[in-house]
Amino acid sequence: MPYPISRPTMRDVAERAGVSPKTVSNVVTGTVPVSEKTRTRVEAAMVELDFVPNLSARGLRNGRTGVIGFALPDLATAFSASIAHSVVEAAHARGLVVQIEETAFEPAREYDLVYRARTHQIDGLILNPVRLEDSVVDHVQHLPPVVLIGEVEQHSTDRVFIDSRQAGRTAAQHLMEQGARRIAVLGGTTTDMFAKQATLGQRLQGVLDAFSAAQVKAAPELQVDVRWSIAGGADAMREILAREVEFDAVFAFTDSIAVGALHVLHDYGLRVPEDVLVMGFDNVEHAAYTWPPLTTIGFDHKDYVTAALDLLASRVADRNAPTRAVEVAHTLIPRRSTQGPPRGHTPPASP
Amino acid sequence: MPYPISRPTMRDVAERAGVSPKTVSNVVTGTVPVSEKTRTRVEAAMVELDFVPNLSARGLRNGRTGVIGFALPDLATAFSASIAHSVVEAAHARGLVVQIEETAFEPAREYDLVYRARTHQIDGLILNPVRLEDSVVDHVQHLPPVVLIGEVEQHSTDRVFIDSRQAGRTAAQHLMEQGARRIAVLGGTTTDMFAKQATLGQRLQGVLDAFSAAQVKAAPELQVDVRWSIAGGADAMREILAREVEFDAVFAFTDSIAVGALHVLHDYGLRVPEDVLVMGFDNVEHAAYTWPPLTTIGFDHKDYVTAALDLLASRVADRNAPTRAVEVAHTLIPRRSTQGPPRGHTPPASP
DNA sequence: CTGAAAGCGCTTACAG
DNA sequence: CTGAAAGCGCTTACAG
Repeated sequence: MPYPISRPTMRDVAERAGVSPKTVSNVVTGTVPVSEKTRTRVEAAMVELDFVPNLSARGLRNGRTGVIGFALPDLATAFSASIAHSVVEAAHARGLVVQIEETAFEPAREYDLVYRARTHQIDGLILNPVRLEDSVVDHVQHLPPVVLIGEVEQHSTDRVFIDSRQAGRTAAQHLMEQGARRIAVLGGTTTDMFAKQATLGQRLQGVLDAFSAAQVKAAPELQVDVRWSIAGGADAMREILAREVEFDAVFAFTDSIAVGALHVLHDYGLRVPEDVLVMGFDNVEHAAYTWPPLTTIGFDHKDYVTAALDLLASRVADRNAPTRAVEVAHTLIPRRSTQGPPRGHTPPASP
Repeated sequence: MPYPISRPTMRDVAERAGVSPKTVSNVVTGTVPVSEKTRTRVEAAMVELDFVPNLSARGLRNGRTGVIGFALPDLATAFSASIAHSVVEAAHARGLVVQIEETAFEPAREYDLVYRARTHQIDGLILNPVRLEDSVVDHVQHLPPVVLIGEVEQHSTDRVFIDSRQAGRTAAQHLMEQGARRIAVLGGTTTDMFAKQATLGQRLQGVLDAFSAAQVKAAPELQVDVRWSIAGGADAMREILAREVEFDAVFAFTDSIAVGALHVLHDYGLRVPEDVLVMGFDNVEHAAYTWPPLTTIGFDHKDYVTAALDLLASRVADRNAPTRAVEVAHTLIPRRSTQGPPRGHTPPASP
């Protein structure tokens, strides 16, 4: 059967059922009670005509589309994929669908997205922002309902976060308790810490907190910038090795980064955890299946996302309610990759 | 600045610029030329009022929303995430946005999606179908423009596929060339091969083809059903080990399954590739970073997705054009995990 | 190149 | 519980 050029409308259904369009609408939306007899007739007519409501028309009339947007830097990383999965599932459970956009770490694309939100194609937006300082949130006049995900220090918008600073501190403490003293940090350098990425900055700050508390000196030569992916983690690990510095542990700011680091350490002949401890962050499925299994900081992705959807729903319902920030608990998940004490890696003497 | 209850419309812009709404529309859509002077006045008015077009209204009028749907079983697996990433990027490049839905391997959810497509919220749908036999595609009267992704034997719908049977054959041949004779197949059993999942069935058929060609006897005790995830791969590998059968290679039908299998083999004390060869399928980023690096069947995810979007665009433009099926090339990517010959695993003698 | 009218398909007051 | 009217914001013929 060919796809029809024009689909039946409520008016067609109404004619066939011998009622007014309003009555069909009542049956479809279910907001106003309809007599059993009429409802049956209308439903029969809908089936016969294969009627499907036009949501553009409904959206135009209601100002709601039932679609929310989810914007994140890169859908392909394990953590992003896990969160996106949770968003889609949680939205589905609420009768919402999700439009996904990638910002590719470019503020301009983030801006586009917010702009699109304002075109009424979506009711609201969950935004995993690119950067702290120039987030679109501060630069758009009429913001649609937005919930931020991540450690953005931003008080004009609802947000969900984990305490990344505390988590960074917990991670570094754990590594030191296992005997590490020279921790390579794959996640960013001190200098650009606040300028670039809020999450990175906070995790690094937590690490430095732990160093201070343990009276361990921070070692800038063990900090390195990193792309947020497996390949990025591998590159960063190679960079550390190329510096020919001593280290006995690696703290990667995401599990994907840790996977890349693990690979390079194996390749280099360093054993984990006998020589070097390694830990990640996020507790993606994969972390339990690396070799050795990866210690990480975990938090409930479903809770995280549920909190975001709750905030968004509230914001859509009431634009003037006070802004809220919801913290989701995190916890250390110790696995074999940090079973110390590590022997440590001493670079070969320079020629 | 508070979010305004009602946003400015073209009419407001027209009034402010002293022109008709039609002229504003001409400026916005750019289809009809507008004099430089008028255009400037209109654009100024748009900026002053912070005008944003209402896409629901445009969609109602045009019958096009600029949104496409992408439906897949589970967004969180590495392969799905990679494909979804490519879909979003390729769509973005064409000025389209993507609504993502998960079918959770449930035909009912697949049906919902197609139904939603018909509500005109999306212009078309790229569908990675759950099953062969009861795909929604055969059960819906008025199908919206749909492109299938995957090895569905289905000729009434446009589709993009790789030759999974040939790929399965190539994989098994490669393992045998490396010296393997007893290949554990993590992907499905012969019995349900055609009943359940087209892709699985074809890959398995390819493996059987290779066995025949090499005059190697197929071993049903080495075939196992598997959930399409890392944990599923681990479970399947444990299942094979629990059967206490000999094997010298593992062919996992996705890289994620292979990652789970690798983990369990390590855990069991079997060395890859010295004792057992392992290979996967899909060539996700991760495959190059397992230990040892994972041999796999690769194909260009971007090409794959681009082909799907091209087909969808053609279908949206012409509902009556003949159906097309586009094959995307695949290739064996040999890495260390299959560097044979393998010693093989012989289970301990029963007590 | 610009304008006045009509309508896409739905739902919200307003009557009955 | 049901109906007739109006309008959400845009764009497509149709005139000028």
